[in-house]
Amino acid sequence: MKRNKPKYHQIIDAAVVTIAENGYHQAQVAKIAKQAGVADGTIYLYFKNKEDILISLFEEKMGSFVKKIQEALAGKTEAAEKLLLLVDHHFSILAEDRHLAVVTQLELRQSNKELRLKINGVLKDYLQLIDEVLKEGVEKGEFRPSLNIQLARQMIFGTIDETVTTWVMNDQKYDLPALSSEVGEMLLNGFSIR
Amino acid sequence: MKRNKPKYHQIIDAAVVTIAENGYHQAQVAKIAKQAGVADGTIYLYFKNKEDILISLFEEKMGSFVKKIQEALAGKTEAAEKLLLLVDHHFSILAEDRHLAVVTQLELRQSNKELRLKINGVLKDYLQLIDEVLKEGVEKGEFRPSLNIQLARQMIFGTIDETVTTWVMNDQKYDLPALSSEVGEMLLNGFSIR
Amino acid sequence: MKRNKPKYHQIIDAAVVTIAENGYHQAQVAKIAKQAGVADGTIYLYFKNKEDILISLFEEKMGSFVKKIQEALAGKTEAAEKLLLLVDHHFSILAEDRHLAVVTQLELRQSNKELRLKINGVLKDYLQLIDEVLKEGVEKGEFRPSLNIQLARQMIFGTIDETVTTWVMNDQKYDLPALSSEVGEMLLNGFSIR
Amino acid sequence: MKRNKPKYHQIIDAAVVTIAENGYHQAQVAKIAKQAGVADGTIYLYFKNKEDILISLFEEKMGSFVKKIQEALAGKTEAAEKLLLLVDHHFSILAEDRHLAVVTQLELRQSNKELRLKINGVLKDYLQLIDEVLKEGVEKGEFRPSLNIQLARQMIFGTIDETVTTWVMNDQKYDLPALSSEVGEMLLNGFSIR
DNA sequence: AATGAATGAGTGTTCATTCAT
DNA sequence: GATGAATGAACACTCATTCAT
Repeated sequence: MKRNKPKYHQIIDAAVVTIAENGYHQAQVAKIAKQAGVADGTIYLYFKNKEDILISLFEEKMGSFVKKIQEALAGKTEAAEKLLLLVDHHFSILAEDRHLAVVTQLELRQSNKELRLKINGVLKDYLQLIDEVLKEGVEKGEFRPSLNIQLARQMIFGTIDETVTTWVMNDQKYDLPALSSEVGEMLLNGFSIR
Repeated sequence: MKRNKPKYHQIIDAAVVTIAENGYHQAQVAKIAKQAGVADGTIYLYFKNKEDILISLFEEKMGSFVKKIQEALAGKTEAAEKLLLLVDHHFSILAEDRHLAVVTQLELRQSNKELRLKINGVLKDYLQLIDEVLKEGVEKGEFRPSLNIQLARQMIFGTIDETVTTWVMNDQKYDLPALSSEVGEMLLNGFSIR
Repeated sequence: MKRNKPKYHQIIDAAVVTIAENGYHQAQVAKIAKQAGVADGTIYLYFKNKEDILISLFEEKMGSFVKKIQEALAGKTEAAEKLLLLVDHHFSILAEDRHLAVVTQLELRQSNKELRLKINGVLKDYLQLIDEVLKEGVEKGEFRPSLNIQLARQMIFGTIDETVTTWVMNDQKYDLPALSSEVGEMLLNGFSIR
Repeated sequence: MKRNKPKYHQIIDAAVVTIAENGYHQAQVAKIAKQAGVADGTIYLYFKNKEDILISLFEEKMGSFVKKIQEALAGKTEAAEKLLLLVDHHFSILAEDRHLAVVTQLELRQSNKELRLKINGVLKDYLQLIDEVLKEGVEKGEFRPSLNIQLARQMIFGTIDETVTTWVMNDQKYDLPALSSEVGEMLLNGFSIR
C-alpha cells in the first residue's frame, strides 16, 4: 500500500505548500517534485497522475478533518452542542493550518468540474456527519420536526464555507474561531422550535 | 460605446453558452467566436482579451441580476419580506437561465485567482444590497439589535449559493424556486427576535 | 497617375514618421493610416499592399536623394572633387532628415529579403552614379588604371553606409557632415595613383 | 553547462540551416526543431526562447570567427600584413560556410532592433580587434599619425561587409576570397603614409 | 473617392507524462 | 525504486487586406 510509504505523504504535503504558495495554476508537477525533494518521475510511482495527487490530498486532509470533528462530538448528547462544536472545530482546524485553508477554500476550486465532482465525493462523509446531527436534533425535539434536512445542511455548510472563504480572501487577518459561537447561534436559531 | 453594439452582447451570450456546454477550460476563443457567428478577430474589436470577455459577462449578467432584485424589493416595507423576495428571485432568475446557472456556479469559479478577485468586485453590489436589508431589519426592530451584519450576510449568501450549487450539481433536476420560502424562513429565524 | 495626388505623398510621409517613431515591426498599416489622417482602406486606393508603400517610400526619397547629389556634382570637372561632394551631400541630406535616416539605416533593413532586393533595385541609380565618377577618375588619370570599379564602389558605399549607420545607432549625437572630408580623403587615398 | 551538451550545438546548427534555407521570418521554432531532430519542447531545455537561439547562434559563430582571425594574426608583426590577413580570413571563413554567410549578411538583419543591439554587442570584439590593428599601425609608423581610428574601422568593416553582402546577394557565384588582396590593398592605401 | 468593421491564417511556449538508464 | 531528459499537443492574439456602404 502506497499510503504507508513516507514519500506518499511527503509528496502530498509538498503539494499543499506548493499550491498555497504559488496558486493552483502555477503548481506544476515539477515544482511539487522539487518541493518534495524527489524527481519528477517519482511522483508517478505514487500517483496515477496530477489529478490523483489533488484528490489524494483532499482525501487525506479531509479524512483527518472529519475524524477530528467526529472525535470532538463523541460523547456529547445535545444536537445543539454538537453543532456549535462542529462549527468551532471547523474554524479552528483551518485557522491552524493556513496553507490548507488557502488550498481548500481558494486554490482547489480552480480545478475542473470533473475533479470537483470527485472532491465532492470526499466531502460526503462530512455532509453526512452534519445530517446526522440534524436528524438527531429533530428526533430529540431540539429542532423543528418539519426541518428539511438537506436544506438545513446546505445552510450550515454554505454558511461555514462562505465565512471561511471570506476570511481567507481577507488574508486571514482576523480571528476566525472567535466567530464560531455567533455563527453557530445564528444557525441554531434557524432550526430551533420557537 | 461598444456595450451598445449588438455584437457585444452576441459575443457575451455566445460565451455563456460555450462555457456552459464545454466547460471553462474547453471554451477557447475560437469556439466562442464560432458560437457567436463572428470571426476570431472580431472578438478583439469588442474585448481587450479573453479575460475581458469573462469579466464583462459577469458584469452584464450580474448587473441585470442585481437590478432585477432591486426592482423586486422596491416598495416593500418589511425587511423580512425583502429577504424572502431576494431569495426567491435569486433562485428564480438562475432557474430560468440554466446556462447562466452552470457558468456562475461551476465554471467561472475555475478561473484564476486574479479573475475571481475581479468577479468578487462585481459581486459587491449584491452583497451591499443584502447588507442594506439586514441593517433596515435591525433598525426597524425586525431583527436582533445585536446582529453581526457581516456574518449574517455571509450566512445568507453562503446558504443561497450552496443551495444553488447543489441544485446545479444535481443537474438542476428539482424545482429550485420551490425551496425559496423554506430557505428564507430558516434564514429569518436565524436573525429574528425570539 | 497616383503619384500626383496629394494623398500619395501624405501616406508616404506618414509611413516615414510612423516607422521612425515606432520601428518597422510596430508600423502597422492602421497606424500609418491614422498618422496620414485617412482610413485604413484608403491606403489601398494608392498602394497595392504594405510592401508597395515601403518600396514607393524608398523610391521617392532615394530618387530625390540621387537627384540632389547629381545636381551637386554637375559642372564639376575632377572626379576627386565629385567624390568628396558625394560623401558630403550623402551625410548632409541624412543629417537634415533624422526620421529618414532612422528609416533607411535601421528600420527598413528589417524588411524581408524580397523587399530588400527591390530596395536594392532602387539603389542601383545611386550605385551607377558612383560607378560613373570612378570610371571618369580612371579615364582622366586621377585614379589607378587598375582600379576594380565594382570593388571600389563597394568600398565607397560600404564605408559611407557603415559611417551613417554607426551615427544613427549612436542616436545621431555627433556632427556627421563634419566627418565627410576625412572619410572622403581616406577613400580617395585608396584609389589614387601613388 | 548547456553549452557543452551536444544538443545545444545541434540546435544552433539546425537554426543556421533553417534560417538560410527558409529565411528569417519563415524559420519557426517547429521547423528548427525538426531540422535538429528534436521535439519542439526540447529547444526550451537549452534556450530561454527563440531570440535566445539567435543570439547564441551569433555568439557561437562570431566567437569562433573572431578566434580564428585572432589566431591568424598572432605572430605577425606588421599591421599592414595583419589587415590583409584579416580581410582574407573574413572572406574565406564566410566563403566556406555558405549557410552562415546568408544568415549573418541577410537574414539576421531582419531581426528587430532589440535583437540587433544584442548582436552588435557580440560584434564589439571584432571591431576592437580591428581597432587594435589600426592603433598598432599608427604607433609603428605604418599608418598616418592623423588617422581617425573610428572612421578607419568603419571604413574597413563597412567595405568588408558590403563586399560580402553583395557577394551573397549575387548568390555567391564568384570567388570571394580571390578579392581579398585587392580590397585589402585599397584599404591600406587609404591609411598609408604617402 | 473614402470609409472602417470584419476577416482568419499563423506561431512561440508550457507542462503533464513517459521511459531508458 | 529512482531519475530527469525528452516529448508534443494545444491556444490566445495580431494585423494586412477586403468590401458593403
